[in-house]
Amino acid sequence: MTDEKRHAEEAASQHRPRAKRRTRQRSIIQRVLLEANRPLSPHDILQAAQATAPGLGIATVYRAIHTMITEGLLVAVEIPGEAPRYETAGKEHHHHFQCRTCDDIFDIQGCPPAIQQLAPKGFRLEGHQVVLYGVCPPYTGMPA
Amino acid sequence: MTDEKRHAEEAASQHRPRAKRRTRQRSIIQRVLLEANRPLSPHDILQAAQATAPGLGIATVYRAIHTMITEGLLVAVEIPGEAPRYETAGKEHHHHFQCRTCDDIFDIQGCPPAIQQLAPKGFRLEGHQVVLYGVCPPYTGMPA
DNA sequence: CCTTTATTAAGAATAAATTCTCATTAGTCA
DNA sequence: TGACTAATGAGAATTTATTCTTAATAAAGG
Repeated sequence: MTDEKRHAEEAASQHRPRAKRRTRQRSIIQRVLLEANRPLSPHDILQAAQATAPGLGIATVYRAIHTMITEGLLVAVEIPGEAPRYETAGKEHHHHFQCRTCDDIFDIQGCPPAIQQLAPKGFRLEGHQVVLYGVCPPYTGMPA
Repeated sequence: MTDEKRHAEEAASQHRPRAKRRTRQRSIIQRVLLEANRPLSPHDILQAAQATAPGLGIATVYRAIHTMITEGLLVAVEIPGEAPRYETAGKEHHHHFQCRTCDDIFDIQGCPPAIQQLAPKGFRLEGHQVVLYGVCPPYTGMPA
């Protein structure tokens, strides 16, 4: 694309930011989510990222989350009765496990068969979600 | 129990209310939940109950919910990303369906087999929840 | 019917999560 | 390097659900 075309497009949409910037904070937040490999709350992200970026603010975490969702890098994970967590996008279909001791959420692979059969006649089934509850390895008091 | 014993007990626990009263409002709220036969939000309950009790306030709905939960008449139903609904207690194990058109929640009977197998090794499984998403009969555009 | 006091309606207050404001900082491109 | 302006940090503000406060009402028992 030429500069002329780009400028024309930008003029068309009023006040669109000129370009996304690769900032230190956003990179750190992205790395935290990649390394966690499980859904994190905004507060979790803040905690983890502050190890590298001490002054990081919660508003920046929320802004980064929104940006990354828009860019398709992140998806929200909703757990009953909990504020949303976020995990990296692109994983294959999976469900989640919540530890009642530490409250952390873990990905679990696999999906119960015959979920389709559960929808009563007359209901159009378009999706589903399974949440397992229990205790994660560090807290079972048993060797994993 | 004699009056003396009752008075002694009441004196022991400071300021315990003398007795629960059967009020018009609470009866109506209870009937609404029984007749709905599906989980209702506090606001749903308010709406429905106001047909019979026009001046009913939301605070009374919340108080009735708490009372009924304490009495074991009601249980909370948590749906991902939603405020809790409430349904009558004592139903057998079941799951829920949320309509993406009307947002209402419906009970579905049955439970996917082999849920136990989903928990990875090292995780102690203690419970689970399945939520189906889709469209309920009135909105599928098809005869139920 | 009367007294006692639990319950109510209404609105104010709270709690928690998220978003906004704005002065300052720091990517990016020429 | 320098200008431009997107992004940040900090705290204020907002949102939504729920709880509290208070004067008035109405169950329940005598």
